[in-house]
Amino acid sequence: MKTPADTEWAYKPESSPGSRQIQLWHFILELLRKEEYHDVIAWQGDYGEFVIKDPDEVARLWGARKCKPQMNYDKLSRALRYYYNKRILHKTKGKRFTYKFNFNKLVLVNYPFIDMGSGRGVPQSAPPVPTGGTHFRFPPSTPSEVLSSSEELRSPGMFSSVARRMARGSVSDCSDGTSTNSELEEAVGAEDRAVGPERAFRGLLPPRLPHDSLFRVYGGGPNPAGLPRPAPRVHPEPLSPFPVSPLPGPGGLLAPTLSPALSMTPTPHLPYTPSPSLSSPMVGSHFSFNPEDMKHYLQAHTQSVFNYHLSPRAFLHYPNIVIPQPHRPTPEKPAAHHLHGPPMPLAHSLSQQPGGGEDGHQHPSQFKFKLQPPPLGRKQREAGSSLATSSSSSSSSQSSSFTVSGQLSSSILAGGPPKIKVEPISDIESEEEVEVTDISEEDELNHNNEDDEGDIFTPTARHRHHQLNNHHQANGNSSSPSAPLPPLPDDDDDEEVFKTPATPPPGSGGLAFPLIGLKSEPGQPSPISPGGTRCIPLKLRFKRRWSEDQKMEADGERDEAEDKKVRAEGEEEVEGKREEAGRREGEVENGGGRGGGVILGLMLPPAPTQRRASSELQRATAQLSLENTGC
DNA sequence: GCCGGAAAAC
DNA sequence: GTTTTCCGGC
Repeated sequence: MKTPADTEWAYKPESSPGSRQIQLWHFILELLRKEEYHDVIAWQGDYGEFVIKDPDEVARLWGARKCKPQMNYDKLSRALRYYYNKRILHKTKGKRFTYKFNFNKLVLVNYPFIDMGSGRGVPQSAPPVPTGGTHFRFPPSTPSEVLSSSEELRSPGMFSSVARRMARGSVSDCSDGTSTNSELEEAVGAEDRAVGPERAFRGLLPPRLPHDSLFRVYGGGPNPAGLPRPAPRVHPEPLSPFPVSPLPGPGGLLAPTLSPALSMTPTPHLPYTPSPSLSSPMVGSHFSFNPEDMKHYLQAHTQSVFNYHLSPRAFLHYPNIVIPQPHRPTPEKPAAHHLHGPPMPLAHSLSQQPGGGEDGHQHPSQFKFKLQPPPLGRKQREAGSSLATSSSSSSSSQSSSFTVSGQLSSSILAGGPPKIKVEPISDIESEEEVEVTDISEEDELNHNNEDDEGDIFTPTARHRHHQLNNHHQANGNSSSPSAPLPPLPDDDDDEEVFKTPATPPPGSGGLAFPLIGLKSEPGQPSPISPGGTRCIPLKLRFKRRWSEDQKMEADGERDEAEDKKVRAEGEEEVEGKREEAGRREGEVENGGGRGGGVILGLMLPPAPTQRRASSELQRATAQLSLENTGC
C-alpha cells in the first residue's frame, strides 16, 4: 500500500532543514496541551479532534513562533492542509476550524513525559499520552542517542515551559535570531538541565548521532504532546510508566525507559475508554503492568540478546537497560472491537541509558514523533493506484517493520533483513503504519530481503507470507507477491484514514504482531550448512552457540523428550525449527494480543515451544533481575 | 471557510 | 522537506 511517498515519514528534527524547526503540528499539540490556550484551541469532539476557537490568535501565536508576523489563519490553515496528505491531520468536515489528528500516523519515538500539569478536564478527543520516552538501544548504541531528540520537546518541563512561552509569543525563533530551536534550547538549558538523566551525557557525548542511528520505536498512537487525556486521569506522576514493577528492585526500574508508544486509533465509533489494562491514563505517564507484557518484553529481550548473538550478560555493561513494556490489549476488550479499541500501547522498547543508573525516574526527554509517509495526493493516488497496488505487498510489509540494528538482523537472517516489527492491533492503519524501526540499518538491510520485512504475523501477514513463500518456491521471485493480497484499508480516502474500519479488513487481522523477520524461507537454503562448519560467519556461529546454549539449558530442565527429538534432527533442523518456533510463537502472541495492544516483537525467540519459551523467560527474568538489581 | 496548485522561502 | 504566500475555485 505504500508508495514511494509513503516511506518513512517522521518528525526528523535533525534530518532536514524544514523539520529542524518546530513543526506546526507540534505547535498545535503544544497549544492543545496547555490549559492556558484552551480558549484558543482545544480538544473537542472525537478522539484527536480539536477545534481552533480563535483562528486569528492561533495564527498569531504561530506567526510569533515562526517570526512570521504576516501569518494569518488562511496561511496557517494552508499549512494544516498540507498535513492532510501526510495524514498528520485531517479536517473534520462540517465543523469550522476543526481538525483531527491522526494519531495512528503519529508515532512517537522516545516519548518523554510531558508536563501534564495543566491538563485538566480531558476531553475524549484528547489522545492518551504515552509516557516514558524510550530509546531502544542495543549495546552498540551510544548515549548520544539519548540526546538525539534533544532538539525539541526534550522534556516535559521544558516542553511545557517553552510551549507556554512560545505560545504566548514571548519566545520565538526569531526572538534572538539565534536558532529556531532557541527556545527549546534555552528551556532545556535552564529548566531541564537538572532533570533528565540524559543531561548527564550532555557534553560527554559526541554530537548526536544521526537520527538514523537511533533505534526508534514508533508507537501507533502516541499522544504526542502530552495531550490531555480523557477522564480518568489517575496519574499524578509522570515518571513511572510502570506502576508496578514486574521485576524485583526499584519499581521504577522499568519505568524510565519504557517506550509507551501507544497505538491510538481514533475511533469515532468507539469512544475512548480507558482500560485498566491499557496504559490508559497516559497522562500520568503510567503504564499498568501486565504480566503478559512483561513476558513479551522478556521474550523480546531474550530475542534481542539472542539476535545479537550476545549473552544477556552482555547487557551488564548497560546497567540501565530497562525493560520496556510491551503493552498489549487485554482480553477485557470486547473482541468485537479489538480493532477499534481504544488506543493501545503500542510498542515497548528496551532501552538503556548509560550512565544513568538511577534513572528510574528520568524520563527520557527525547521524544519524537514519527509519521507515516505521506499518502499520495489525490492525483497521484488516482494515477498511481495501480502501481501502488502492485508494489503494496512489499511496501506494506515494510511499513510495519521494526528494524533492529543491522547486526541483529544480519546475524539472524544471514542476509535477511533485520527487522523487528511492531504492529498496532488497533486498526488497520496502525498495522500498516506503526513501526519501530532502526532506520539506520534499515536501508542497508532492507534490500537484502524485502519480503521478510513484510513478514508480519497477522493472519493476513501469514497468509501473505505463505503466498510469498509459495511464490518463492515457484518462481524464486519475491518481487510480486501482492496479487493475492487484499487491498489494505483504503488510504486513498482521507476520510477513511481516520476511521476505524467497522470490519477488519482481511489484512488487518486486528493484531498484527510483527514478528521479526526471523524466518527462513522454506524454499531457501539455510545460510548455514548442515555441517555447520563450513564458512559460517562469525555472527552465525555466535548465534548458533547462543541458541544452542539456551536450548540446552532449557531442554535440560524440561523438555527432554522434545529435546531429544529436536537434537536428533540435527543442527540444521534445529535452526529451522527455531525459526519456526519463533513463528509459531509469534502467531500465538498475535492471537493473544488480538484484544488490543501492540506487541513488540523483537526477534523471535528460538523457543520451540511455549514451555521452552517460558523457561527462557524465567531465566531471562532472573537475569534481568540480577542485572537490574545490580544497578 | 475550505481546498489545493504553484512557486518561493527557509 | 516544510512552510509561507498567493490565488482561483467551490
